Amino acid sequence: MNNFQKKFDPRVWEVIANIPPGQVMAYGEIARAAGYPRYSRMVSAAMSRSPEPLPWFRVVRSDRTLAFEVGSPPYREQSQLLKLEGIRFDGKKVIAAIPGDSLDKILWGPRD
DNA sequence: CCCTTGACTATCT
DNA sequence: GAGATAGCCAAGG
Repeated sequence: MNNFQKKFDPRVWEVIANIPPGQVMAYGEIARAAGYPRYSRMVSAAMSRSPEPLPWFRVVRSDRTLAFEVGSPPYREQSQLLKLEGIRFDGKKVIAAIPGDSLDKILWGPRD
Protein backbone atom coordinates (compact mmCIF):
# COMPACT_ATOMS: atom_id res chain seq x y z
CA MET A 1 0.00 0.00 0.00
CA ASN A 2 1.28 3.43 -0.82
CA ASN A 3 0.32 5.90 1.88
CA PHE A 4 -0.09 5.26 5.54
CA GLN A 5 -2.96 2.96 4.61
CA LYS A 6 -5.59 5.67 4.36
CA LYS A 7 -5.78 5.51 8.11
CA PHE A 8 -3.01 4.00 10.16
CA ASP A 9 -1.49 0.65 9.34
CA PRO A 10 -2.24 -1.71 12.25
CA ARG A 11 1.28 -3.03 11.88
CA VAL A 12 2.42 0.08 13.67
CA TRP A 13 0.28 -0.77 16.66
CA GLU A 14 1.44 -4.38 16.53
CA VAL A 15 5.04 -3.36 16.74
CA ILE A 16 4.35 -1.13 19.71
CA ALA A 17 2.27 -3.78 21.45
CA ASN A 18 5.15 -6.23 21.05
CA ILE A 19 7.79 -4.13 22.73
CA PRO A 20 8.84 -6.31 25.66
CA PRO A 21 8.52 -4.84 29.15
CA GLY A 22 11.70 -3.20 30.29
CA GLN A 23 12.57 -2.41 26.71
CA VAL A 24 11.93 0.75 24.73
CA MET A 25 11.78 1.74 21.05
CA ALA A 26 12.13 5.03 19.21
CA TYR A 27 9.46 6.43 16.91
CA GLY A 28 11.72 5.98 13.90
CA GLU A 29 12.58 2.41 14.87
CA ILE A 30 8.91 1.52 15.10
CA ALA A 31 8.18 3.14 11.77
CA ARG A 32 10.99 1.17 10.19
CA ALA A 33 9.90 -2.08 11.82
CA ALA A 34 6.38 -1.54 10.50
CA GLY A 35 7.67 -0.95 6.99
CA TYR A 36 7.46 2.83 6.85
CA PRO A 37 10.91 4.38 7.01
CA ARG A 38 10.85 8.12 7.76
CA TYR A 39 7.33 7.97 9.20
CA SER A 40 8.37 8.67 12.75
CA ARG A 41 5.95 11.58 13.06
CA MET A 42 3.11 9.44 11.80
CA VAL A 43 3.87 6.92 14.51
CA SER A 44 3.27 9.54 17.14
CA ALA A 45 0.01 10.49 15.46
CA ALA A 46 -1.09 6.87 15.15
CA MET A 47 -0.23 6.25 18.79
CA SER A 48 -2.27 9.09 20.19
CA ARG A 49 -5.25 7.95 18.13
CA SER A 50 -4.98 4.24 18.85
CA PRO A 51 -8.41 2.56 19.14
CA GLU A 52 -7.15 0.53 22.05
CA PRO A 53 -4.62 0.91 24.84
CA LEU A 54 -0.98 0.46 23.92
CA PRO A 55 2.25 0.42 25.93
CA TRP A 56 2.80 3.96 24.69
CA PHE A 57 5.18 4.66 27.54
CA ARG A 58 7.72 2.26 25.97
CA VAL A 59 8.14 4.64 23.06
CA VAL A 60 10.89 7.24 23.34
CA ARG A 61 12.89 9.56 21.10
CA SER A 62 15.83 8.32 19.07
CA ASP A 63 18.15 9.91 21.62
CA ARG A 64 16.38 7.89 24.35
CA THR A 65 14.80 10.90 26.06
CA LEU A 66 11.04 11.11 26.60
CA ALA A 67 8.98 12.99 24.03
CA PHE A 68 7.14 15.15 26.57
CA GLU A 69 8.23 18.30 28.28
CA VAL A 70 10.33 17.50 31.32
CA GLY A 71 8.23 17.77 34.45
CA SER A 72 4.90 17.81 32.63
CA PRO A 73 2.16 15.42 33.86
CA PRO A 74 2.54 13.02 30.93
CA TYR A 75 6.30 13.08 31.38
CA ARG A 76 6.01 12.11 35.01
CA GLU A 77 3.48 9.43 34.20
CA GLN A 78 5.66 7.88 31.53
CA SER A 79 8.80 7.92 33.62
CA GLN A 80 6.83 6.42 36.49
CA LEU A 81 5.51 3.56 34.35
CA LEU A 82 8.95 2.88 32.95
CA LYS A 83 10.51 2.75 36.38
CA LEU A 84 7.90 0.20 37.41
CA GLU A 85 9.38 -2.04 34.72
CA GLY A 86 12.84 -1.69 36.12
CA ILE A 87 13.96 0.93 33.66
CA ARG A 88 16.38 3.46 35.08
CA PHE A 89 17.20 6.96 33.99
CA ASP A 90 20.59 8.37 33.20
CA GLY A 91 19.62 11.99 33.58
CA LYS A 92 16.91 12.45 30.96
CA LYS A 93 17.82 9.30 29.07
CA VAL A 94 16.15 5.97 29.68
CA ILE A 95 18.24 2.89 30.18
CA ALA A 96 16.49 -0.23 28.93
CA ALA A 97 16.73 -2.88 31.64
CA ILE A 98 15.49 -6.13 30.20
CA PRO A 99 15.80 -9.04 32.64
CA GLY A 100 18.98 -10.62 31.40
CA ASP A 101 20.75 -7.40 30.82
CA SER A 102 23.74 -6.77 33.02
CA LEU A 103 22.51 -7.08 36.57
CA ASP A 104 25.00 -4.49 37.66
CA LYS A 105 23.49 -2.03 35.23
CA ILE A 106 19.96 -2.73 36.42
CA LEU A 107 20.81 -2.43 40.08
CA TRP A 108 23.38 0.30 39.97
CA GLY A 109 23.02 1.98 36.63
CA PRO A 110 25.95 2.89 34.36
CA ARG A 111 27.19 5.51 36.77
CA ASP A 112 26.60 5.82 40.45
C1' DC B 1 -2.40 25.55 -3.42
C1' DC B 2 0.20 27.66 0.53
C1' DC B 3 1.14 27.56 5.32
C1' DT B 4 1.27 25.66 9.92
C1' DT B 5 1.62 21.84 13.20
C1' DG B 6 3.56 17.91 15.47
C1' DA B 7 4.49 12.39 21.41
C1' DC B 8 10.39 12.99 15.08
C1' DT B 9 15.59 12.69 13.27
C1' DA B 10 20.18 13.43 11.59
C1' DT B 11 23.73 16.70 11.31
C1' DC B 12 26.38 20.73 12.24
C1' DT B 13 28.08 24.40 15.46
C1' DG C 1 26.29 18.09 25.30
C1' DA C 2 22.97 21.80 24.23
C1' DG C 3 20.90 24.68 20.57
C1' DA C 4 19.97 25.63 15.76
C1' DT C 5 18.85 23.90 11.19
C1' DA C 6 17.11 21.39 7.73
C1' DG C 7 14.69 17.24 6.28
C1' DC C 8 10.69 14.54 6.87
C1' DC C 9 5.27 13.55 5.87
C1' DA C 10 0.33 13.49 6.74
C1' DA C 11 -3.57 16.61 8.26
C1' DG C 12 -6.21 20.53 8.53
C1' DG C 13 -7.24 25.51 7.84
